[in-house]
Amino acid sequence: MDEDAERLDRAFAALADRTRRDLVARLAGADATVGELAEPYDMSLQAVSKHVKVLAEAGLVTRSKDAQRRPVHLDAEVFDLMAKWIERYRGEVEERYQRLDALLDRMVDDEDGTRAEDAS
Amino acid sequence: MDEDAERLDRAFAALADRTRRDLVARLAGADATVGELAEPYDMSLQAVSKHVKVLAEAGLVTRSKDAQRRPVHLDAEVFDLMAKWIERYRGEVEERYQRLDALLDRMVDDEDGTRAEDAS
DNA sequence: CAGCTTCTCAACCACTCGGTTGACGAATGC
DNA sequence: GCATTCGTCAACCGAGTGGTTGAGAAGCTG
Repeated sequence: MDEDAERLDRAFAALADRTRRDLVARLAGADATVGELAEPYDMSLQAVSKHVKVLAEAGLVTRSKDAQRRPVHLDAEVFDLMAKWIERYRGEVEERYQRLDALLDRMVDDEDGTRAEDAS
Repeated sequence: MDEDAERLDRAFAALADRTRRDLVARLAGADATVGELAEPYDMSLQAVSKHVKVLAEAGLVTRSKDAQRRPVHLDAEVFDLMAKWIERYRGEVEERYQRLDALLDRMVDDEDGTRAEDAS
């Protein structure tokens, strides 16, 4: 469970960068080489290579064999982990809202509609 | 759409830190003050205050009025944004897997079961 | 008012990050 | 073998981050 924390550290950090999110978006359509990925950006090839490395270390992406051409391939597993983490707390918060709404409804019922003045 | 990118930048960056994810997890259960939040950590109050500030600037959390006691409250909206982003690409990747599987199935059918050697 | 509590701001430090440039490594084509 | 192409590694730089300490602001309470 603690290694999940490390994976989440790396995954969230990896996606905190716009260029890397864009790489992910493009890789969702098709695998690509580093050179292909780098082409549209106003940035050195080395910089893109580093971004891909970050994505790979975060487990968001896998690469083919050590070779000249090594296409980058998107991997869904860590996305699952992140999605579950987010969904969990999103769900809890929404539950709390609903409980709060219910509570407020009950309060309004009890008070029968008085004190509608101090809502900021 | 571009400001969404900034919101995602901040939101993913905010959740890339374990302490802040823990704060979110605790706030999902109940609102709390900075002091309450800081108590379990081996860290100064100021450090926790900074973490809360990061969460607030990411829109993950809202705070009550400028005052002495200002409880911190989890906000679900940006979670939605992140969840949607992740789900989108996760979904595309899974689709591609399925298409790839289908393609491989067809190839196997065509070749009638030869060449099962070079799977790495 | 004084005093206490709660929290934030400011300055500082070590470290990380995103980018650069330059040099190198490994497969392909001749 | 040699040149070319694709990619990574290494060193560096400016900006940002996560932590610290010290001081101060804002609200309660006596």
